[in-house]
Amino acid sequence: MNIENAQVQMRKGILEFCILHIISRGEVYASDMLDELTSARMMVVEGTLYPLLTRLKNSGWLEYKWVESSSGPPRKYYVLTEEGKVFMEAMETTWFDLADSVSYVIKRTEEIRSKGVQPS
Amino acid sequence: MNIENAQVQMRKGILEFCILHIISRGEVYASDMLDELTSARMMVVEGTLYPLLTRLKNSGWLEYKWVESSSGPPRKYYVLTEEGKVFMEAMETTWFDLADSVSYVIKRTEEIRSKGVQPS
DNA sequence: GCACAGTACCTTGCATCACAAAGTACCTGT
DNA sequence: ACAGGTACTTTGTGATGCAAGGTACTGTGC
Repeated sequence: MNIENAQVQMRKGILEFCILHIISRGEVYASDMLDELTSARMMVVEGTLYPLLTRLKNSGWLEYKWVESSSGPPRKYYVLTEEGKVFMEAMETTWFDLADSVSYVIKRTEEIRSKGVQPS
Repeated sequence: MNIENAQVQMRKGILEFCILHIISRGEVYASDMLDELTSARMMVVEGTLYPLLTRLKNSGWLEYKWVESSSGPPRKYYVLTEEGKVFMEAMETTWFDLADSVSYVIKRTEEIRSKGVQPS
């Protein structure tokens, strides 16, 4: 695994969680999601986002409506379904559990390095 | 994606980072890594760990030596190579960048929910 | 010396997601 | 009618965590 690939691998599962979070704020279309991800310093392009949105829709977590735009083609606005909200909460728990585990591992390494205690 | 699968997907890339971290503390064999992951509440079995160790070895981040055991078969003790240390630091940066991005997304959602401001 | 339990390590096909990049379609302005 | 901008679509690829059955070594008891 080189570092670019590590970045790709680390995003698996987490990108979906972020998308669900962004949509949970209220109805939103794809371009705004991309802007918000850019603000979060998580570069994503449409070719990644649209298949993800399709997958989430197919799983029942999202639904969308077409809205005419005043300046271009019509847009799909997405919202979470009730199941989607439940699923997002479950993913949030999963995310925090994982982040806690990683924090624990990092902290333990720092303790071991700073105290010179025997590695476990 | 159901939630079990989400957990699997979220571990992609991150499990490797944790393993590198654990090995960075000093020479260690597989069973101790599993124990440390269990302490971190990250359940992993040998069928997952050994292929990962092999991949890391093949990428040049790890090396190992066989050590006789006083109570069972010989054991492979792993250490990071110099390249492995560099790679682990790069992965740590990647992890923190990703965690920061996720924190940002979560925080923004909470702000929007608590203030009732217009979703982006 | 052999059988068995415990321990250590190995293997391989599968499921799944992020990705890339080329594609189609609609709307507006000229 | 056409070009540019915007929105959405598609599909094969690469890579990792996983499961679960496998092999091999050591110590113990008979």
